[in-house]
Parts: sequence; structure tokens; C-alpha cells
Amino acid sequence: MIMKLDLQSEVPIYTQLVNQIIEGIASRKLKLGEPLPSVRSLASDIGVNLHTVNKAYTLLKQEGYIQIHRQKGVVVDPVGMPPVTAEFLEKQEREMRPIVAEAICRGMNKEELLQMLERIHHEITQSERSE
Amino acid sequence: MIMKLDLQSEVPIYTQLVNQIIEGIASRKLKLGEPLPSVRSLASDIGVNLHTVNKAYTLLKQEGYIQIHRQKGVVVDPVGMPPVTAEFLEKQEREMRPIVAEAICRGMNKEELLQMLERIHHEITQSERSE
Amino acid sequence: MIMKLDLQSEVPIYTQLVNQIIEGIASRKLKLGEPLPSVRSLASDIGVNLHTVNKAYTLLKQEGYIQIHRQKGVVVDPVGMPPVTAEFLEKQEREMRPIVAEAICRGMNKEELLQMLERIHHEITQSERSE
Amino acid sequence: MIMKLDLQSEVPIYTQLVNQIIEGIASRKLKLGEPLPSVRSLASDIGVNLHTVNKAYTLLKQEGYIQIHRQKGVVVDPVGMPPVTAEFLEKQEREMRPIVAEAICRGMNKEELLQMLERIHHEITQSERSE
DNA sequence: GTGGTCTAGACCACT
DNA sequence: GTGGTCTAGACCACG
Repeated sequence: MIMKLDLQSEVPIYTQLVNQIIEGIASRKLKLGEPLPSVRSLASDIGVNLHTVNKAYTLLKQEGYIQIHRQKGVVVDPVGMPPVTAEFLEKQEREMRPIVAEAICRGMNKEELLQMLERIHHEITQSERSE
Repeated sequence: MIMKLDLQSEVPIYTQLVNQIIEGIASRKLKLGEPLPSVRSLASDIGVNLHTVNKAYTLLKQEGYIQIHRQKGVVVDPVGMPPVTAEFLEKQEREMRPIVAEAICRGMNKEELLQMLERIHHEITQSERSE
Repeated sequence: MIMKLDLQSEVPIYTQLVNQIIEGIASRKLKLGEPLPSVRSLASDIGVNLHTVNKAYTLLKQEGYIQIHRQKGVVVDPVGMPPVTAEFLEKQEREMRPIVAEAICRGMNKEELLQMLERIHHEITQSERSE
Repeated sequence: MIMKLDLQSEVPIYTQLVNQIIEGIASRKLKLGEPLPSVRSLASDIGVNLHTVNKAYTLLKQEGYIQIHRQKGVVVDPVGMPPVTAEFLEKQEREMRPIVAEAICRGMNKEELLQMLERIHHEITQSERSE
């Protein structure tokens, strides 16, 4: 799986890693139970600090996306993904809200927003396994 | 205008301020040309430091949402809001994408996402009078 | 004489006034000995505070561009303009230098800069008396 | 790189810093991709507060002159400088105009002005090795 | 009274 | 150790 990182972004690298892996799972490029590279190998592959990868994996584990075994290494959680909790919906709304507000200010209408969301959804779900 | 701030949040206070004000403009609670409270009064109202408010205002000015006059103080930009640039659309997508990916992982389908967006859009645009 | 003011500019209004009047003199729209509007009338004409106009006039007087008589009011200095002092040249250089440096960074070459200066010079000296 | 600062000047310190760094880039004393001192070390070197340096760096980043990496710290933008936009030319003219007008008033002719500009240009571009 | 600047000191996030 | 954020208090420029 290719990791697209922007080292100059204001978004922390570990957050970008988390997002990339979640998107990998969402697009089924990463399947349930599938192993992920070890902290060390991923870190050296993408040229970032061990701690950075470690932090990303730890967060993903906490949120229920992956499992970290001492032996088997890191795998996408084979049982399944975390459910939609009330807490999760709140977070979604809290993040989505400023995006929508900004779009309205700049004159985007509801349809354009819905189309954007639909396009992104399509891009994620229809992306072929590309490596 | 009421400001909802979470001082414990990991989201910087000045960012929350920026978001609240943009949402205020989007919902037309703040009208074009309308004055905003002075740095000092807003700061004391919401119990944060003057510099924190100042940073929020400075950002909003840079992005074209407000104007800072030497005399009149701070007002919502009376001319209008910044347009939809390619750059803006990129930013929107970059922010929306992880939200969508996460939702997919947790089993939300496209319709549920679209409904959430539509609900948020409605909440913002229909809240003409809420205090 | 028309005053072009930008009330939203970060440049202080009194500075803009000073610049406009100096440009008026440079372009010979304002002749030596010619009267300028009183503080009060100019202030009300352009809709700014008395103190602002006063500050502009005071600065112009200090630098030798105008004279302020209790009776005759304010006039362009009839004797002539202040000379080119070493101090003045220093100030010119101090102001010009960052403009040139920035232009170089952005890829303007010397000829383009010279042309810009020449164009501005021409605009000022060739402007007709337009009211 | 040597920073020439005038703490008594009416020009804000952070502006002087910005100008010095831009001139450093223009004169190629600072090369593309080259690291700049950290906020803290520069601040202590020149004896100003860390926030003052930070403001200068933030401005330079916004204008596209430098990049701020989380790891590597601050570097001159390795890709290149911001282009000449219409907006930039306007700003250049707005700044140059009062300088030219004042020079005309004091009796400098066009040639003297052009020579001054040429000299400054030469000083900046030919100062490859000055410390 | 307004925003702009600067200082000083603190804590945190990131790598 | 880096930059980012926040607080606090001071002075100044502007109108």
C-alpha cells in the first residue's frame, strides 16, 4: 500500500498515517486480518521516525481498527470495525460542520456539497487494489 | 452572538473562534458589514486572552471573511465572501476525505452520510434566529 | 485635488494624506504657494477625524513641504521644496531596498524594475491638472 | 547570516527580520532549501523575544519564501520563490510611488532615481560573499 | 478605546 | 529540541 505523506503539511504525520490506513481499510485495499508492515519497516520505508509510526498504530489500535500482537505483528482487526457510536457521530458532526459552514460562505450550494461528498465516497469505494 | 467554546478540546481556541464566526456568517446570524466585538471585549466575554482572539481575527481577515478598520474596529466583510478557488476545493476534499473513509469503515453507507451532511447544512442555514 | 484614500489599508490615513499631497506637489497639480484646504474642511470633505488631517499637515510642515499660517491658512511652501540631504537619501534607500529585494526574489530582472520606476515617474510628472 | 536590526526604528522588528531574510535570499546568501536558525536560537542571537522571530517566520511562510517542517525546522523554500502576480505588482507600485513622488519634489531627476535603483540592485545581487 | 507590537514565561505536540 | 499555543502585562499608534 502506498502512503501519500505531505511532510510540510500542518497535519501531523501520525495523523496522515492514521488517515491513510483507515482509507485503505475503507477501500478494501486492506482486508480484515491482513498484516500491516512492522513499525520499523514502515518507518524506514516512508522515512519517518519510529515513534511517529508507533503513535499512529497505537491510535488505530485504541480506536479498534487494528490489533497489535507481539508475535504476529500488526494486523487489520479480523473481527471487524468499530461500530457507529453516539460519540462517533458527534465527532463526525464536529468535524463536518466547519467544512459545511465554510462552503456556504463561499457560495457553494447544498447540491455541490452533496456531489463532492458523493464523489469522494465513490473514489474511496471504487478504487481498485492498486498495489 | 453566542460562542460555543471547549477550552479542553485539542482544537486550538483560536480555531474554534474562527469556526464559530464562519458559521455565524454562513447562518446569516452575522450579516455582511456587521461589526464584531472588539478584541478586548470578546476576550473578556469568553474568558480567554486578548491575543487568542486577535489571532482568530487576523486569520479571518487573511482569508477574507472580515475587515479590520482602524476606526470602526472589526466588521464582517461587507463586499462579500471569498470565492471558491481550486485551492479551496482541494482543502475541502482533503478535510472531507478522512471523515468519509472513517464513516465507511464503521459501516455507514452513502445515504447516511449524505443525510448527515444535509442535516448539518439545514441546521446552519435555517438557524436564522437562535438568540 | 482629489484624495484617494483606502480606509481599510494598513497604511495609516495620515500617511496616505501626506503621500497624496506630496504627489500633488510633484505632479504640479499643487503649485508653490497654493493654498490647501483648512484642516476642518479637508477633514469633513474626506470624512476623517480632525486629528488625522492635523497630523498630516504637521508632518508636511516639519518636512518643509507646506507652511501653516494662522491667518492665510495652509499653503504649499512658496519658497521651494526641501533639498536632497544625506539623511533623505538614506531614507530613500532604506525604503527602496526591500522593494528591490522582493522583486529579485520573485524573478523580476533589473530592466523590469527600471521600467516600473520609469512608468511611475512618467505617470506622476505627466499627469494633467485634473481638477 | 548577519541581521542588521534597528531596535529603535519605527519599523517593527519582525518586519525588519522579514526584509533581511528576503534580501538574503535575493542576494543568494541564503540558498534554496538552506536551513534557517531555529526560532529560539535566532531570537537569542539577536536579543529579541522568540515570538517576534516566530511572527517573522510565519509571515515568510505565508508569502511562500520559507517552509516550516516539523522535523527539519525552518528552511528556505527549496522549490522556488512565489511568482510575480498582478497583486504583487500593485503592491510594488503602491510602495514605490510615494518614494518617487518625494524624490521629484526634492529635485531628483529621473536619471538619479534610476541610478539609485540600479545601485541598490547591484549591491544586492553582487554581495555574494560578505560575511 | 481600538488594534498592533513586544516581552516573558509556560505547557504541549511532534519527531 | 523543534515549532505551536496560550496567558499576562505593557506600551504605542491611530482616530
